[in-house]
Amino acid sequence: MRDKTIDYVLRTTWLAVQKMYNEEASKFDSTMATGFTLLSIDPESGTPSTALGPKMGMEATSLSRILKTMEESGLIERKPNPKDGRSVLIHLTPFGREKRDYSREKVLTFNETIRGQISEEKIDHFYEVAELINGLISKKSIYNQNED
Amino acid sequence: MRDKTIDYVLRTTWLAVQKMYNEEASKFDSTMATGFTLLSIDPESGTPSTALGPKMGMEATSLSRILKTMEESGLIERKPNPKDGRSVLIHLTPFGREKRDYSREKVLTFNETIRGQISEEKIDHFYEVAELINGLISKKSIYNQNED
DNA sequence: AAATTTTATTATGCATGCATAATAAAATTG
DNA sequence: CAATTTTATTATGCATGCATAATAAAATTT
Repeated sequence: MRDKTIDYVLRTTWLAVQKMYNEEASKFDSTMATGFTLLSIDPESGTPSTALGPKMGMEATSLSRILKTMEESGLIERKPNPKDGRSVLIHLTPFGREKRDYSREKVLTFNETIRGQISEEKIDHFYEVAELINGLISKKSIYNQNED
Repeated sequence: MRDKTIDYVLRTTWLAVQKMYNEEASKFDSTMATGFTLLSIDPESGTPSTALGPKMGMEATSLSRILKTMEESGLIERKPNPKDGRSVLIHLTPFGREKRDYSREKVLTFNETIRGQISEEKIDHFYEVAELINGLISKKSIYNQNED
């Protein structure tokens, strides 16, 4: 793997994780994105969809379709937001609350397993590299002259 | 970002890179996957499609559709493989060769920029974490009893 | 307050991933 | 060598990402 580029490693590693999460979720007729969304909704008071995208690192337009599917399968309800007529409040149904617990366990297990098998320092460096990449991209300082 | 899970960081970082590559490619009516594929084809003698998937970390079924699109847009040709009637040899067209040069430069610049701004040790640790994740997933040792 | 701009959401189309099924050619087995 | 299995490719459907456009409600400007 050391002979592969950084982008290759990022891509294939993420795809492996995604595939694993989707395989786990499919045992319960669910998907990875559905699980992530369930985890981002406040199970008590519901969550304005405005908050959901940023929390999940997902654009509103991508989230919208996932929420539609989730509403159709009875995991969530969309209710009007009394504070903003454009916005929507997302609430878990009892069914959604059950699935949420399952998703939480899978995500915790995955992340704890990794952290349990490698030093904290290496995890820190992993985060540092990721931060560097995100920083370079958001500043558009790779292919463009700095123009901000 | 340090308060985010490892899977979150992997996902959002990869999506940022993918988006950046697609934005660059779209300036030339191309896509990231097309660029990656161009880079994996031997510009001299062509490449059997059997070799392409593993090299790119992509399944044959995903590659097939990309090759179809690339053939339609005149970047590659599919020729019969004299050594194996099932297999196909992928050749770059002159047009494909041009685009290949452009892709190579983008990928090199990206990877060199990152390596130029962080210590080799941290990059090594990034690879180690990625290897750990891939290893755990391929051994199915996260959610399953070890059965191999 | 009316006009303009911004924001939140949805719909839709395309790109790219996986799963599955179909097909044809090779490889293996009997 | 005929029958079976494996391998390479393609087609298709669904999931999830982005881009873009449409719409409605706020927020801002004038």
